[in-house]
Amino acid sequence: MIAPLPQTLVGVSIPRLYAYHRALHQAQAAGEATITSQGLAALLGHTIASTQIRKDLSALGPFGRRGHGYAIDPLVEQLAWVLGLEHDWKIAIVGFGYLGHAFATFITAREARFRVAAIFDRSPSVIGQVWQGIRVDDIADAARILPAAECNIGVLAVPAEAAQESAERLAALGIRAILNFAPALLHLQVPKNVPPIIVRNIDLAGEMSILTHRLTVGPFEDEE
Amino acid sequence: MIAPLPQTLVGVSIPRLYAYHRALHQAQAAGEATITSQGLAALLGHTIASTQIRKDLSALGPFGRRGHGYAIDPLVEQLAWVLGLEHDWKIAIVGFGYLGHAFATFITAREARFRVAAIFDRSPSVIGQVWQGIRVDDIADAARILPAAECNIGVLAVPAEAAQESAERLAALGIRAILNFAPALLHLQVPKNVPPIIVRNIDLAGEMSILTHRLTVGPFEDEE
DNA sequence: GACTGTGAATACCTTCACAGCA
DNA sequence: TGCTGTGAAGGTATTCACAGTC
Repeated sequence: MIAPLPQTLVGVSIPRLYAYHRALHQAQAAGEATITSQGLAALLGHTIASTQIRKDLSALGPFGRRGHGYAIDPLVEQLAWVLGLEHDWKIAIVGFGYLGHAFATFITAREARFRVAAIFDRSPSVIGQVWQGIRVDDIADAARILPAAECNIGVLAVPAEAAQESAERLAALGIRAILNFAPALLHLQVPKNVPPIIVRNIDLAGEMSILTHRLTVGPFEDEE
Repeated sequence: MIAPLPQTLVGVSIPRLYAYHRALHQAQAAGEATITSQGLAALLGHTIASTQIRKDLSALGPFGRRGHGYAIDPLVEQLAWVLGLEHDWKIAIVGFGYLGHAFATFITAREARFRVAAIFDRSPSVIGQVWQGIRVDDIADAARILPAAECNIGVLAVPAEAAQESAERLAALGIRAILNFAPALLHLQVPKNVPPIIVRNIDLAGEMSILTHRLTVGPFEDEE
């Protein structure tokens, strides 16, 4: 409720805020009422410097008290608001192979705020399947079905060659955010809407290549 | 074969190199023999500036010829070597729920260089299942089974609370690289081995939070 | 005294501008 | 002329150092 618009959040790393929220939520559950930037850094295994934490938190508003630390409750509330944890979100899954199926199961089990409201595929053997009461529809019928489902977020778990087309289709039908598992050449290209469509790419094969790169050339540097 | 050690690859983004490899591989298949940094940028949908490409490629060795461009074949070969695409890699999957199962299916189908050599879980209902000829073993038996499997890479698809313990177990048994799907507080902590253990974290819920953050606070800035 | 908040310094990565070469 | 290779400039994110406040 206390959400005095964080005027500018530029330069603040959202994954870090998400980590703060998780850690603070734990501390909250453990009965803590207040925490210092040092204490939070310790909770995070000192993977983030306390200075960094203070910079990030100060950008959210005046939650700290000098000499004391941060009151956890309002901070958790503010983080939840900033991260969009307070709303419920409807997801459209596009591509219901192993990956799409696993993602749908994973995310709905993990966070109640996410609900799958539509599932699409192009394969006749998959279309018509029912998952948790939701029928898998033909992607070709998306224009008819998707608007009624009122999805906010699209998840692309389709083969690489279908990704670009699927993204454009979703964009045209009003989806405003896309989580893409398909290896686009580098990033998925989406139409320059106003407001812009938000895309996050998760490239599993690419991540594996980072590992095999490091295993091959050897980790020369010190790095944590 | 032509692999004159790229002395220092610091500052070069591996995901970018991986994108170059994919794009060049396509160009190669299309019969192209040579390409300019401009041409490569175009293949990548101009998501990367040609200057950036030249900087990256020049770090790999003297592959360019001024006035002409880059010969594709040796470049692809060098990229493949740097990215570790030329070896085969054995993977141990830890946690064989939806996610672990989907990942195993996905990565082995997508790239032949990856082979699943061991699968572990802790749930009696999963242990004993067989996937593509591989038996799911009890994680408690890892010390007996894992060394014989000679895995290079461990994939953690376990619940959050089991991630840290599993990572340490893998590390102790000689795994040198870990792909972690569990939401650690921020990053998984692994023992400071020599050589260090390489960890990549994929936080699906975190990625979704980035989307919901942006959908909530609104995408103020211009950003690409 | 303890801890936050923040300008300054630093490090890092990307883009620019152009010298070097075929 | 055409394109690579690279020092310099610019921008952004992190760390430092310390002033400000309870």
